[in-house]
Amino acid sequence: MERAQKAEEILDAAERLARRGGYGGFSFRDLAGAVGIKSASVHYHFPTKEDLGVAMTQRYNDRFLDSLGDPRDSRSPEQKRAAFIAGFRTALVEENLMCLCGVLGAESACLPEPVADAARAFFDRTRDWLGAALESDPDLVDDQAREAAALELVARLEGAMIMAQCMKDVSVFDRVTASG
Amino acid sequence: MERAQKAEEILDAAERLARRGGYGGFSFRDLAGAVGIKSASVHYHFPTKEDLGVAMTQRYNDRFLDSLGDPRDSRSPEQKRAAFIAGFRTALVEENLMCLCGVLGAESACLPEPVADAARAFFDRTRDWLGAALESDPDLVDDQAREAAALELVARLEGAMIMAQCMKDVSVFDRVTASG
DNA sequence: GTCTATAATTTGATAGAC
DNA sequence: GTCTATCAAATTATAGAC
Repeated sequence: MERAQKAEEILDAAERLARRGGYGGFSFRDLAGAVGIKSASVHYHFPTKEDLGVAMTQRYNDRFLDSLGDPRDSRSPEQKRAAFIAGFRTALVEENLMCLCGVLGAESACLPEPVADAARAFFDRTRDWLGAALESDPDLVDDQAREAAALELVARLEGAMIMAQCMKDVSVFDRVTASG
Repeated sequence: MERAQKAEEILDAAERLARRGGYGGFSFRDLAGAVGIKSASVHYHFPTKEDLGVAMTQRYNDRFLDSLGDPRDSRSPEQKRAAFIAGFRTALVEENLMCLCGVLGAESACLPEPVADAARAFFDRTRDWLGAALESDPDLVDDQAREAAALELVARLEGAMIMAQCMKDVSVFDRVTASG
């Protein structure tokens, strides 16, 4: 199911804006201006904002998970954990971009249900990825302990991003994640 | 400088809505309806939305910090840490309310500067409170280690709230914070 | 303090021509 | 696919009466 390239450009613009200002942080006119068309034309690609929000979030989730690689490959659990953290850190320091689903999650009570569902899927999937990645960690042989560690790491990273951006101090992210 | 009671009611309504949907999650009409006046009258109490946002956030910060008590009183560091965690948990499970500054922090890049500054002050103040509260922790005698532990706990709690709300599963908060 | 009335702008969305 | 034109609704905000 490949999407037209114009649709991808629209999602690029939407994601960039949403990762700073949330679901209400972008308008059809914003997106139209960013890709050089009129706002009415954006509706051709995505009939409603809800459609666009779902597509944007699912694409973000797929891309992020894909970038992590196979959680059961030959890397050590420390390497996988570091790769996971780096995925967030790079976006933060190089583009000043938050985790899309962290931002959406914060306002999920007021999002259209399908968009909130897509954001929830991000956390389900990242928890599962980390859970699998940590299977080879000798300190986390217990299933429940391993899932708790996975949840804890995701929560810590999401909070660290928010605080670092809000406090305008990237070192906050590093200090929070220093413990691994 | 005590505020008129009507102004307090307006801030109550704004805070409740903002803690679910962020700064864009409430309008002057919403607030007017909640307190039984017209939207134009809200401007009498708070000339602009930015004024209202700043007042709302500062009041939230003061109340939250106040509820924590003296960080250097006779309680044990474990008790203080537990009180800190409970402050977040109670709001989450009993009212389904997020931390106001967690939500604002997530969208801080798109907030009016004075509002973003007020949100930042929350993190400065909570970090300082926790830093002082943990002074009596024998495992955290080093200043830098203690501040790192404080930052880490705040980040973990903010992330835990967001994930718990988004995943519609309060137990996520408890599992993330179980490690103390 | 609160109201009515209204302004100026923005928003998501649709109809129909090309 | 993109455009023009337009809509209905919502938003923040102001002026002035009571």
